This record gives sequence, C-alpha cells and structure tokens, in this order.
Amino acid sequence: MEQNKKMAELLLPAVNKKPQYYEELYPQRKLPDGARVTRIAPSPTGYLHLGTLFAALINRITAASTGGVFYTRIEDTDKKREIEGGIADIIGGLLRFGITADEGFVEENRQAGEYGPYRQSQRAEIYQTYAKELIERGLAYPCFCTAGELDEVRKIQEKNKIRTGYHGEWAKHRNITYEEAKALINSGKPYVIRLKSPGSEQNTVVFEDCIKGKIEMPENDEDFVILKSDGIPTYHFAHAVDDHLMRTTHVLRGDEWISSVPKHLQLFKLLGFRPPKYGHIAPIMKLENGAKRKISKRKDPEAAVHFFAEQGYDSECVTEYLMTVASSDFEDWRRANPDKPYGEFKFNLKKMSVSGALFDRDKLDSVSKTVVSTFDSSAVFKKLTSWAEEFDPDFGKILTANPEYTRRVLSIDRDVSKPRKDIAKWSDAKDYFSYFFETLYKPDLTLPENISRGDAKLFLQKYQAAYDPSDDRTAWFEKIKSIAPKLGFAEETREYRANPDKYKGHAGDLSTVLRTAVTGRRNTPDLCEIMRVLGYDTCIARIGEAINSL
RNA sequence: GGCCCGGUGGUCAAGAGGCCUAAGACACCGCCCUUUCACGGCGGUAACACGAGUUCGAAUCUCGUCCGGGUCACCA
Repeated sequence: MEQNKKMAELLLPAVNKKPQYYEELYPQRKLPDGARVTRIAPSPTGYLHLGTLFAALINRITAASTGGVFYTRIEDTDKKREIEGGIADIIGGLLRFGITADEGFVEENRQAGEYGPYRQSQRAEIYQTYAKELIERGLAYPCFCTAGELDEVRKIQEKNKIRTGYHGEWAKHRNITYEEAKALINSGKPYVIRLKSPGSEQNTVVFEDCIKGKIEMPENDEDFVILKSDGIPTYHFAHAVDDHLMRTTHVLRGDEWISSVPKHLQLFKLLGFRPPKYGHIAPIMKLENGAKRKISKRKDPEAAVHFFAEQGYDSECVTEYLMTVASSDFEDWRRANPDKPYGEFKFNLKKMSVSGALFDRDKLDSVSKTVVSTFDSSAVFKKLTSWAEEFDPDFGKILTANPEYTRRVLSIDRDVSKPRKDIAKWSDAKDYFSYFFETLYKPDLTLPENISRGDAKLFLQKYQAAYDPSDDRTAWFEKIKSIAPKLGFAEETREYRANPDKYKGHAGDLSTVLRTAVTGRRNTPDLCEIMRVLGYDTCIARIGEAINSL
C-alpha cells in the first residue's frame, strides 16, 4: 500500500489534485429524462472526413431529438501526427455542413461550455490526476520497455502462436517495485504508465450496443498504455476520463472502436465511473475492383468533405443524403414531410445499418437534385454565386456582372409548382446555363436527323420574320405551328403520330430547330421563357447566325 | 492468424417462423404526358451466399462452409 503511494509520488510528483476535485468541478448535468449527451471527438490529424461528418450528424441529431447536448471535443493527444490547420478545417467543415455544437468547439477558435477545456492537450493534469489515483491503488504501473523490446516479445509470441500483446506473464514490468522503478528513472530511462489489468481472457464481457445489439467479447487482459512517456494519455484513457467528466451518455463512434470496448469498460469500472451507452457506426464504404472497402482519405477524393464543397454540393443535399444512409425509414418520412428540416425526424439508432453502406454517387445526385429543386431562385442565386466566387471565380464574375439578368436566368422553370430537377451541385450550373452568357456560349448546331438543312433554314427565316417577343407561351407556340404546314410538318404531334407518312415531322421538331439555333443545344427548359430572358436582339442574332451556317 | 461484426436485386434497404408469389428508393428499360429535355404517372428486368439441421412451415432460429468488413501501437 505504502509502496503504491510512493510509486505514484515518484511517477507523477507534480500532480496534487484528487479526482474528487474534478468530480465537483464538473457536476452531473441537469437535463430532462431521456436527454442524451453526445459528442464528436475528432483528431486533427487530417482534414474533415466523410465518416466524421456522418458520425457528427448522427450524434447531433441524437442529442437534438432528445433535448440533450451535443458537443465537440478535439482529441489532439498525438502531436506527431497533427497537421497544420486541422482543427479549423474540421470544425469549420462541420459548421459548413450545418452541424452546430451546443458546447465544445462551437467555432474554429472558440470553446464554450462548462465542461471544458474541450481540447485534450489542455487537459493533461486531469488525466494525470486519475492516473495517479490508479497507481496509488495498485492498478497502474510504469513500464520501461523500449519499442525494440516490445517488438521482440511480439515476434516470439507470433513464432509460438501465442496471442500477442503485453499481458499476463509477458507483462515484464507488471510487478516492478518502487526501488527498481526509482533506479531506472534515475538512470534516465523513459517510461509509460500501463494499466494493471485485472481481467482474464477466459471471462466474457457483454454489452448492448445501441446500433449493433448484443455483443460478447473476451475480457481485456492487456496491460495497455494509459499515459505515454510524455505524460499525455492514450485515446482509451482520455476517452474514459473525458466522457465521464463531460457527462456523456452516449458514445456514438465509428465501429473500428468496437474491439476496444472491453478496454473501455474495464477502465470505467476500475475508475469507478458509470460507463456510457455505446453505439458503433458502420463505416461508409467504397467499391474498388469489385471489393468493398472503407472509404479512405488517401485514395478517395470523396472521403474529404472538402470535395463536396468544391463540387458545390449544397450542405443540405449532403446531410439529406447522409440521413438516407443513416436511417432506413428516413426517405419514407421525407415523402410524408417534404418541407420539414431533417432535425425534426424521429431518429432511432436501431434503424441504422449494422454493416457498411457503399457510397452511392448516383443516389447523392438524385437526392441532391430533389433538394435543389426546392430552393427558390433567390436562394439559388445566393448559394450559386457564393459557391462560384470561392471555387470558380471566373464564373462568379460572369454571374454577378449583371445580377438582375442572372436572377432571371435562374428563375426559369424554378419558381413554379413543379420545378425541374436538373442541378445536383453548383458545378453543374456552368454548363447548364452556358448559353445565357456569351463568354460561355459554345453552340452545337447539329440538327435532328429527320430535319433537312433546307427545311431548317426555311423555317428559321420564316420564324425570324414572325418572331414577336411579346407573345405569351401559347402565342409563341402557335407561331411555330402556323409555319409547320407550309413546310410539310404536322401542327399537332398526335396528328403526326397517326399519319407519320403524310408529314416530314411535327411542330415539336421545328421547335427543336429553333431551340438549337437559339441555345446551341437540343435540350433545354422552356424555350419561350428562355427567349424572353435572352432578349429579342440576341435571339434574332443567333437565329441569323444559324441561318448563315446552314 | 486470434478476436469481433456482417452477407436480401447493380446500389441502399424493408423484413423479428406462416401476412413473402419478398416492400420501397437510386440506377437501368418500356409506355403515357409533353414544344425538346427534365419532372410526373404507369409498367418492367433483377435478390434471400451455400450446405445441413430444428419445425407442419425458415429470408427470419441453430450449426458448418464460403465470402466480405473491422481490429490486434507510447495512432486516434
């Protein structure tokens, strides 16, 4: 007993607080029954990853739908792997995609909340306080093994087909005495603090995962590291201490963590903490050479959330898509509630998929088109121009050169009862609207096969003479129809279908000729409206050019 | 390799022993609507990994095989 206290003093002399101090500093939260406290705890070792966004969304909505708290915590305990600007990218990215935190890193550079600091590198003393207590209780000890020694042990274990790791009789320093430790420290040897695991592989731990259901695993018997040689905790230890002190009720994280649950449960028990509920989220996968694999930051552009921003996927579209992946009944709910924000959806972790879903770009685009179709033209103007200014400045200049004109362009077939679903992401817009802007206009004047050049030319000449920009939709089409019989075309599509041999085509074919002449393409939204927006002069000029090229 | 988890159409999935002749969505195809395209409507192609059990009855329960994924650090 005395030995343990001496050992603790030897290893962590600077720590003078007791766990009780922190227990009082961070009291139980006063929340309504059933309220869940969740968090996302990213590590700034890379840019915001799709999986992180996905997990954040699930945590956010779980807290929101129960009247709980969602907070962000930065897990920067590995300073070797940390990258410049990582925190800003991750927090900024979450914000950009509509994930706001109640507490923690509420902005890139601002922490808020009573349970902080929310950055692990600022919490060293807290972890050490709990580690020191563990040492005093004989539940943790210093280990002086070098990486090389550990490696050698592992090789022996592998060779003899023994389970690898620092456990049982392989735990070299498990029973180190105060004197031995002191001598090694005095000789300048670095050391880590390991948990003295009381577990046995023979025992089974059972826990109920909120997503995957009942899971059984062998108890942890590994004397894993809790404090690294620099005095900073490992993930496992920081998780136990932080989620306890921050009063997290539900830890919803990627399922790569599932195999360390026995470690975590053991830590909570030994520290006298009540463990949180765990929910392990299946990763988003990607198909490569016929094989599924976890989407990877290094290989897949779409793994970095930045990709979606660059492509111009609106944040709502991405979250909407992610919700369909997250919950099998979300789409049904959406059909019943087309206008509600996704936050009102009654999210149920049980409805989550147990195994990883493939990232489906087609589905994203489809969901996205539907979402974009609900935006009115002024929203589109705002979103499109701000996207363009950031990611395609030349296009941005074109769009903002004449805002009134651009607004009219964007409102075509938009502020109507059945808006078109043509645009999935803002980067689609440049080509889609290109014929409205002279600098982008690249006409393709190829005619439909059933129209001869002569007929096309004749038609355009007649139309050019008759064109009246003040015609409404009906009058506009009547004009085309009235020219049709003169060229041997049927006025009505139905009439043409009934007697295809009597005609060269129908009025619709002629409108395609006009469409081609005016927009340089065969397929567009309502041509009459387009011509009105383009204006008389442009239309006449383009028709004239088309006539000349025929 | 050990330990976990999982296999329903091309993709996401509903499904909790009889309601399954297996829903829906995306993609694909056809038809209708239609000034083109898109939207919308209608229809179509397409699946319970395999093998044994249990049971009157299995996509659903059990076991095995195969396949896929995750994890075995002083990384998170």
